[in-house]
Amino acid sequence: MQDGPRFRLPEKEGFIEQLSIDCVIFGYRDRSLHVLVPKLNFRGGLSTLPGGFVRQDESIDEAALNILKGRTGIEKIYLEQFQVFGDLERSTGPFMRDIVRENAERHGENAGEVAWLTRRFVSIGYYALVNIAKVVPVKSEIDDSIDWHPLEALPAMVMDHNKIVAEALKALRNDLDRKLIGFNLLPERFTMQELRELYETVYDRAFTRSNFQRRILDLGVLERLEKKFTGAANKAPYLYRFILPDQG
Amino acid sequence: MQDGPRFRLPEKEGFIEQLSIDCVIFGYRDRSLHVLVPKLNFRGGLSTLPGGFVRQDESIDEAALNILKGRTGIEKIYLEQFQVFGDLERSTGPFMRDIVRENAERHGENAGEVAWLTRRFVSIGYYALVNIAKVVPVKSEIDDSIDWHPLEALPAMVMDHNKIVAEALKALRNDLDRKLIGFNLLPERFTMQELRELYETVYDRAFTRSNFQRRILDLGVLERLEKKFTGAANKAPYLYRFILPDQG
DNA sequence: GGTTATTGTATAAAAAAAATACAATAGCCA
DNA sequence: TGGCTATTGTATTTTTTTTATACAATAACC
Repeated sequence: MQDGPRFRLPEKEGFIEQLSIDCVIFGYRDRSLHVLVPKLNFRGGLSTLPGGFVRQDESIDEAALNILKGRTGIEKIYLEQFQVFGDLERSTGPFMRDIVRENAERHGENAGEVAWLTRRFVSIGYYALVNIAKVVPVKSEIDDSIDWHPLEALPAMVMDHNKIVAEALKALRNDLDRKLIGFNLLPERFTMQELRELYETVYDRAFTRSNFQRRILDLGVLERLEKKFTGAANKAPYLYRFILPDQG
Repeated sequence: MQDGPRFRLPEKEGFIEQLSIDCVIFGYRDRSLHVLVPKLNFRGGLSTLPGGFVRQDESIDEAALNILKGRTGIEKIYLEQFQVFGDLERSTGPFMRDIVRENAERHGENAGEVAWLTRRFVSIGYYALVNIAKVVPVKSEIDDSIDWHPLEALPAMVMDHNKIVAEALKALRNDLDRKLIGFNLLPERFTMQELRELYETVYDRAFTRSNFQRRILDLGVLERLEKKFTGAANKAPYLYRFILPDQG
């Protein structure tokens, strides 16, 4: 039998019981989408979405940001709430029961205090889209590792986490230009080609270059800046940036 | 000082704590939208959305249906989950505290058992659209009355319930033809004019008759039945019904 | 059987989207 | 320096979709 978890489970004081948050962090680089998946330090590793619990003194949006920061090191990004997962069977499997039992063996003193984790949980899903090159995930003390996995080759995750990712992707595609999710993602100044490649990756289809440019510019949310030096033997592309809406 | 509540508050055993569900039931009749609002039996009446709590042995979708049935008598309809409301301040006002205090004065014996209700709650919003003529709301024992209120003239409700209605309306408009929310609403067999009047009411705008008919028929979800006898001195309209998707 | 109001559908006009064409240009190289 | 090439930005053409308008069908009345 392998080691039990080397981390301490949280005690219930200060948290809302039976309510959790799971974050689907889509990472973009080189025309492909990845999902950030920590591996719990437990029995050689269990893949889970970065999730956690809601403190009594924070809103659910704040909780999502705090959970994300604590579990991945990522902060100051826009997270979008997309769906609640509340089936009965979703969290009644052996997953948390085993963790709690082995945690109790190792850290006997707080055994009774962590039994709350074996109960049924309702989980609120949040997603974000970030630039892999701009973000450095840092594993938390409860995880062994944290890695980007290609969307098409995700590991089997605990409970219904693979389903949560599938629903998050639907929501992302639904929201991409309506909610300007790209804000998190691109460098402050980017070319039209970089933006188009992002769209093509998220929707997994091609967009005609000329029409894409017109459609995006017609949204009226981009400001044209100076030209970008590429060194290539051809016309230099302009840089653009998002015009942030007035804070009125 | 008026009477305290004449009902017994639920004790926490069997429920998920700090998690609630609120239902926005849109009612349609005579080209206008209403919202079903029960009035709590408390201090002469407090308007609230029909809401309640999630039992340990039911999914959140089942909970929404059970809450709706218990609070309004309405059953067997399609409820759509649309958003979670989890701001810190949303449920920290005097609303529940007052109810619990006066409940304790009246029914002293279970006073300690209902303190859970004064805590901060996170609430999952569900909405539905029903035909006022086909549904008979029945007030529950915790309410004094239950009434349809025109969408444009809703009473001030407790906590953030007016905001929840506003968000539900956005979701309804977003989903109406994508999710065929009309299923709950229309009689089994209906005319194209009845369907169009519904759309015009929900979106609060006119649709050109001929174009509406083509657009809806092109969706491929309606089956044409026999003509309807109207008695009017003009061409009789066909009846249509929704083709239910295969249950495979 | 003519009249009237309304329905179902066809056609025309307008708008939007997609495909294509073409001019501008940054650096290379003769 | 001036042609060459690859890529960008935009204009134009083509197609599709949406909207507006026209018109034939018809149920009950007189």
